[in-house]
Amino acid sequence: MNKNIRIADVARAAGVSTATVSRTLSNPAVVGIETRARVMAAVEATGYRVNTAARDLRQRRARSILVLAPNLANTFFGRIIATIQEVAGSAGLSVQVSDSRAEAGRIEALGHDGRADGIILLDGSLAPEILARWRLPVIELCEWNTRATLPGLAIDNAAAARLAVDHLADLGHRRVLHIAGPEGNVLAVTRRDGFLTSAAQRGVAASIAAGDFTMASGARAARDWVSRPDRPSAVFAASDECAFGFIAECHRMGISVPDDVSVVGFDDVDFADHYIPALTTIHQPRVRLGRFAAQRLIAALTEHRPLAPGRELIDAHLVVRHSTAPLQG
Amino acid sequence: MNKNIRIADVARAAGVSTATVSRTLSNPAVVGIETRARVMAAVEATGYRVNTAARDLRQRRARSILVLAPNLANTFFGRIIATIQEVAGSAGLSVQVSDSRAEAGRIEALGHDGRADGIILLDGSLAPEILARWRLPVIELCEWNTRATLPGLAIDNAAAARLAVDHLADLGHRRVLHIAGPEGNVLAVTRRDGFLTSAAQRGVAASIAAGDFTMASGARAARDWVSRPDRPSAVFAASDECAFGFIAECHRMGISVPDDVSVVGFDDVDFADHYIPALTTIHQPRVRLGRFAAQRLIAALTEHRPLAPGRELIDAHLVVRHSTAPLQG
DNA sequence: AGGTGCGATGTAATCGATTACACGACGTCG
DNA sequence: CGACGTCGTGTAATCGATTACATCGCACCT
Repeated sequence: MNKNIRIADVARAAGVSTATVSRTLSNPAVVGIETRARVMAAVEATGYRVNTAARDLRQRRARSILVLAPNLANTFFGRIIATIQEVAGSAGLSVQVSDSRAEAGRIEALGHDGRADGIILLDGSLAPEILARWRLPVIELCEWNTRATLPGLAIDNAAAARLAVDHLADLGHRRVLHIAGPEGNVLAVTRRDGFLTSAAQRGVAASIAAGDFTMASGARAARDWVSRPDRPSAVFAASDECAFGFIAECHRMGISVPDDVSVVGFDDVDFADHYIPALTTIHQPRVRLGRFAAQRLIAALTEHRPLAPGRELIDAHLVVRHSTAPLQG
Repeated sequence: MNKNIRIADVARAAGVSTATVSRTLSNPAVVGIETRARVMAAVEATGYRVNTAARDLRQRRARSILVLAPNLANTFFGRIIATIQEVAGSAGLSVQVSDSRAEAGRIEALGHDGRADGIILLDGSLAPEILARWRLPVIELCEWNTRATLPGLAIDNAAAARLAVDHLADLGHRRVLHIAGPEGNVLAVTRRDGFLTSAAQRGVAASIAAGDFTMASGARAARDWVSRPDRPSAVFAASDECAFGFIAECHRMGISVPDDVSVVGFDDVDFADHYIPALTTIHQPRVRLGRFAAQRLIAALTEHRPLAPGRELIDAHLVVRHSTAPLQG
């Protein structure tokens, strides 16, 4: 506010030059042992803190990474962001967050204003032209635009869909409904296609209901489903929230899960284990995803080299709980 | 990366001085109309972007606010952070997030490193000495340390507890259990005290179970509760998650909510409406909380004046759903 | 003795935008 | 006609830390 202690003040207090103070703080090894002590004492006495704007300007970097997600309020991103923050924090980087939907008009600037050294992108729906114009390292996490070719990290969604289908088929279900995610969303498409392929291979009759990952869309799908003459006996929802919506609506309609219909979710959010019934779902290792992405980006930044290109898929697994059961007679 | 387009490059391209370029960008009104056009064209042609580090250094501000929460992965903070980001974004400020637990050792520096102009603090458990040393505007949101006296904003937790008690008493319940939040947490204490006071006034027999807001603690409380000889017929949980844990455990034990026991939660997280049964709970207006806090902080920053002191309480209300019912004969 | 090398420190340029101050041109008014 | 205000623009100081380069002293070697 009032007192702005500069490095020059510390230098004066310690009777050395500003260069020596700077070196003491950032590279103590090169400074004489007793000078070092004198400087540290002066730093202590003055209460000096580096001015990061000045340092950032001189060093041409921001010591900050940006996490860009389509909807910050979404439960799913919470833990990922928390993990990224943890990794970044211990590397001395700060984390800024932005909502790629709310900030749609400002997106382009985010990669150009120099406030961030790198970006972790959790939104696969951004225009590739914008991404291409960014001049900083970007890593796509969980989803990506198939037209772009940035480094990325995600789970193998097709394989995950297969796990769900196999589980339901093993339980004896012959007709399975998939409540899909929004058209155009890469995750939604990959899961749906994985579902259709696996269902065909297992000889399971597959049908698709429109959805958008939300509970509301799950509830809607339930109302449609219930009025079908040939109701599938099992449902694979593209997200846990969607599954919750479906189950809640079934409950309201007096239909029992898993007695009357089996339901598999996707994500394994924290609530899944405590829902009623506890939800059988695909577990996404969100901590690993967040950690890997952050580490990969930060390593590139600190080693001052570009991100290694290439997309990496990691395995998800199925967590069997109580929302699925063998097909009734 | 390679090309660093500086304001000087734009100036050269437009045949004016750097001062004129700067003025055109930040205060167009003072620049001649045709000069302005020439500069804008040059900006366009060169693809110039301001270097925020340089601007921040010169203007002694960061155009950024920091949101500090005890657990970024917590569902409850998601929407608040999203709202803050939205408000800040449209004011041209960026939002950085940090976890006050994971970053415990670095907290003090966050208020001193000049990366943020102000802080929104969602953690009431920080040492007041640290807060006192920060030299930037801080607003406490949702909870605060009673020993500190920073500007703050929260719902009236005691009044909210009264709403819950009144509701249960009106339904005929004479014995109510409160599953409290962690000792030492201001929210937990205020809610518990509010509960005890209201219960006494309504002539309701009150008892308290230990908890810590988590689903696990709710489940634990359910197991304790079930073995009591004089089971209370209603439960008021200090958080929705805790209520979910309680209900899920009841379900596992074959006890029905609300037939055998009524449950009221606290927060009204997104899932509350879709739980089975849909949860009767205290609605916290998270969007309003986030928006008000952000607006109050940002107004102070842009008008270049200190935050008005004082704590503000806003009303929460009760949302009656299906987890509560009249006491059975 | 003189040269070489190394370790410790200082001097000053640099990062890039903002802005106080100065200046010139032009119009208005007494 | 000269004083004065206004408008538009340029010059250069400034924000504060980092760091390339220069300097100095001392030890060690031939």
